[in-house]
Amino acid sequence: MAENKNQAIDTREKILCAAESLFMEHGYAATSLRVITAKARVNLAAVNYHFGSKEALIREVFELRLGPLNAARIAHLDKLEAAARGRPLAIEQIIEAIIAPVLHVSKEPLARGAIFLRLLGRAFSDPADTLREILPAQYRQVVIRFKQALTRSLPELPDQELTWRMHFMFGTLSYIMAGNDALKLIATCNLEDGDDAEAIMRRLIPFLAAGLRAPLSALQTKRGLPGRRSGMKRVHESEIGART
Amino acid sequence: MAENKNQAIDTREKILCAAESLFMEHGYAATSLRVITAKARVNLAAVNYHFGSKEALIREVFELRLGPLNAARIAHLDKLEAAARGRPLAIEQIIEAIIAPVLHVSKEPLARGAIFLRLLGRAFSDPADTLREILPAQYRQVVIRFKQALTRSLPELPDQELTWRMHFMFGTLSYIMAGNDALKLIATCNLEDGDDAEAIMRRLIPFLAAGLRAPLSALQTKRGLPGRRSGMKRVHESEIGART
DNA sequence: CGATGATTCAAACGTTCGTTTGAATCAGTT
DNA sequence: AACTGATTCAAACGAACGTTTGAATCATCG
Repeated sequence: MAENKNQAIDTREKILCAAESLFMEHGYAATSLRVITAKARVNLAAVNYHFGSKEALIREVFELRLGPLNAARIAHLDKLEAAARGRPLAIEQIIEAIIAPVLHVSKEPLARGAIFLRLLGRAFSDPADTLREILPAQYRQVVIRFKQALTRSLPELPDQELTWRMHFMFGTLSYIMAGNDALKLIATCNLEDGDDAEAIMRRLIPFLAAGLRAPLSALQTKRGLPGRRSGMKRVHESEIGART
Repeated sequence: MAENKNQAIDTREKILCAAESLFMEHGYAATSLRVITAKARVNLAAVNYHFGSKEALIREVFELRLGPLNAARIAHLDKLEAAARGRPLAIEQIIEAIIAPVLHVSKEPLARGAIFLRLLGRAFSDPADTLREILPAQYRQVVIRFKQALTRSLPELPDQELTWRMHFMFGTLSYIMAGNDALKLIATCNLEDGDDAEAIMRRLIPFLAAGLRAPLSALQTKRGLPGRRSGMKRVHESEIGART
């Protein structure tokens, strides 16, 4: 029954590809089906025919690519832990299990992968309701799995502190993946040479590893609550909290 | 010449307030003037009358609030450096000069400040062209000024490396300010207690300071270029680069 | 009070949006 | 060649968009 799917699949692919780069460029809400289908060189009605709706299209874009990416992360971590035979992993190894699959994606032909990664990075700050359903579902397992690994490697770190530091880590990663042009402003100096995805990630790993390993400030070792100054020694004198 | 501006200013204020929280909630493109004016309880035409266009409205939202915020950051840093009388500042002090003004804003009445901060955090990943003009202009001086300070406190760090680490730092901060609900998924554990803006920032400072101070990997100490493995010792054995 | 200029308002403008429709086209089977 | 089901297409749908308009309303001052 109908092996003429060749064209249909082509059409689907063309739409997905065009949508990916346009969503990345202008965001979900600001990208119309008309420009998507124009860029893909297919009929306007093709999106609703093949995907059902604009929302289902963006959902498919993410699920098709994010699923394998996160699966690869977990697989990478599994392999590392099997090799370690029970010993805790180095922080750098754990971070690499998160980042290496990203680099793999970034090397897809025609910059398709790089485009998706920027889209993904931005998606974490996109307020579109659709995305706020998709992302947590796709990331839940990854977060649980990596938190286990980090807990074993940082046993002295309180659970809440680790949760926040993971939050910081994923935040940095998502922001860097978004490849924010707006903050190319930081490039007061020239960033000309080998600053491709791989070089950036190699810079990122020591940064994140050091952050995860950071000593607790005196405030955090004993009490969770801020406020009320005492004579306790602190890592640094802070203006923060002065107005409490 | 017309001192009946009382009502006009009220209307402007009401629009700005409504726009701020709606842009934060749904993004720029997905927020219509009709819902803004409905929430502000003013006439639809009031936006074009008082601001000229939707684009001018969002521009005003940012310039009115981001200008003072960044000015406070620079002023804070100036004060610290004056007190230090030529000695380099501690990394933590410099980070605090960035963060303390944010906390100040976060304490504005009726959560107005907190709403703006989330809007600001998201703006860095918003692809709207308007924002891509506004933000770099607003941040340029801050970046230059803080980079100077960090260079003095981290003299051994290559300029490019510092640029990237500042990028990471601003990325983390913007992501955390965006207060991403989507990544509340990370909260596998409960984050119930004192996790207000102040507590979060106090957790963030040691994380960022450690990241900025992180040792260079062996790869970065000598050569800027990635690729080709040599016998050099490295901070950690990496799967990244294995496919180079 | 009547004139003046700033502000509000309801209504409409033209455009663009996501989606639907029904006929035309295509590939594969009988 | 005729039929079938999948796919494409041009056209249109109603809804929502940002913006404009011109009259109504308001506060202020001569």
